[in-house]
Amino acid sequence: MDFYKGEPKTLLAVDCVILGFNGESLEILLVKRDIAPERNKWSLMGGFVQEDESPEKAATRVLKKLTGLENVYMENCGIFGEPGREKRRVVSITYFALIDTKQYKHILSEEYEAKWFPLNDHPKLIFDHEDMIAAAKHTLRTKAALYPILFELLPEKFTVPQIAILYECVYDIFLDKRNFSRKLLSSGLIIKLNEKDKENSRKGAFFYRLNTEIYKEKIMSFIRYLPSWSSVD
Amino acid sequence: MDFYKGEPKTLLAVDCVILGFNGESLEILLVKRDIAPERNKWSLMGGFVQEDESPEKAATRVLKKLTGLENVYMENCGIFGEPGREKRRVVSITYFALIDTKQYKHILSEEYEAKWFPLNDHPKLIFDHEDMIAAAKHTLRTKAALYPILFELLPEKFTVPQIAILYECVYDIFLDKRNFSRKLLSSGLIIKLNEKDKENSRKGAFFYRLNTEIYKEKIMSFIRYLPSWSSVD
DNA sequence: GCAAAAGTGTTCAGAGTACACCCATGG
DNA sequence: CCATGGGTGTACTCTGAACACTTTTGC
Repeated sequence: MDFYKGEPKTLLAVDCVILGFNGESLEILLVKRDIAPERNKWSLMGGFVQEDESPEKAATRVLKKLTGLENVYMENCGIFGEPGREKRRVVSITYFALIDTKQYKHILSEEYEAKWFPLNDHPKLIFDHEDMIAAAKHTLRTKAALYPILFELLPEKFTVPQIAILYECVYDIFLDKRNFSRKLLSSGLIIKLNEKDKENSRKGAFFYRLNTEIYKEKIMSFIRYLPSWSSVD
Repeated sequence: MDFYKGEPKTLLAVDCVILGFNGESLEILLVKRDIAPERNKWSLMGGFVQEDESPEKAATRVLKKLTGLENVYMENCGIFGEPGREKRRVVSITYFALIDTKQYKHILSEEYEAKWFPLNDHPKLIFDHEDMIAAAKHTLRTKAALYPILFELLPEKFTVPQIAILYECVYDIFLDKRNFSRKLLSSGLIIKLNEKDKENSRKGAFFYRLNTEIYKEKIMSFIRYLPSWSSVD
């Protein structure tokens, strides 16, 4: 009855690429390691998968421990298991999490030394954590091209110019806000509120909220099925 | 120096969803298990990650052991690690592989009892292997919507009608072959040969081969960056 | 009033779609 | 010579991109 005897067992870790959006640019949440090796250096938040949990659950637990947040959008974006990648044999499963920075700031657990950094200008990280971030960026871009997941980075009430800036950050492109606005509205994905955001402009932009019905529909199914090879950039 | 002492270690496995295309429909390669538990039942080909290899390398090794093939397109499509998913605690990393059935048939290792089944009509599988197949299908669809990876399923010489049928299978749709053909040709992705496939029609369709330059370019970079929410199906 | 950002209207090119029609071939 | 599938031509629709222009507000 002792199946698979003799097969090697491995330390299994999870690491979280925690991304936020401050209205202007993307940010990443890093922690100062409190254990050896590489103690006191900046790294992604991570932890080990326990006997009684799946890797996904481990990632959720780790994220909650750091931020206090639950029900956060999270997705696997890579597996790092080259034999020599840490001082000791560890296979790490990497997840990226999308969180609304505003919601986060008040809940942060004081147990860790954690800090937001600009995604494009953060301290050197330990091991292969830079590669993990690269993987997260890549997966985020791919996924967000097919599903409207970037809304996970925004507060409940948001404006169209905010989303446009977010897309500009993620894809490093320039968008015509006027056309973007029309396109987004015509999708039915967002609902206009009777309130304006007066903080970021004189005229003020209307707040919107997600149409969760349509959001769920679209987050589960493809936007387009077929490739357009001819329209390559 | 003995870092991470006390953290639990886990059995780490890989399972391969091996997909092929026979010209009419998608097929999956299954094996009859030769070890307990669930001996003699059909399952995905799998194996355990060894001390000196990454999960990816383990999957490559396992695939080669079964099919004799190397340099096969392979990609992670899920992680299955619920505590109760096998008789014993095992976290499985799942990969899907795209192979050209024709190339395979002559190389098959006789060591295993393996058989191709229609992807939509195969025997019940052990554990959560059905979920793994579902994950593979999903990842394949997502990926193939952005990158031309389906060519990995075709032989070196192929015809346009063949590709069209392949896309129809993967997405379960009907395509206008005439428009599909034009669109594909205009991409520059394939190169016409001076030879026709006379086996599948009277008139015969021209063979093409991949333009590997353009293929590599397109497989590495997005086809489209921005979503079109409005054109939802 | 003016500057600045939000948002609407309008135009135009080109991609996607539908389908008529021609081509090549084996029986 | 006709049935079959391969492939081209063509007309129409509609999206996406460009951009002039109007609206709203704070100073």
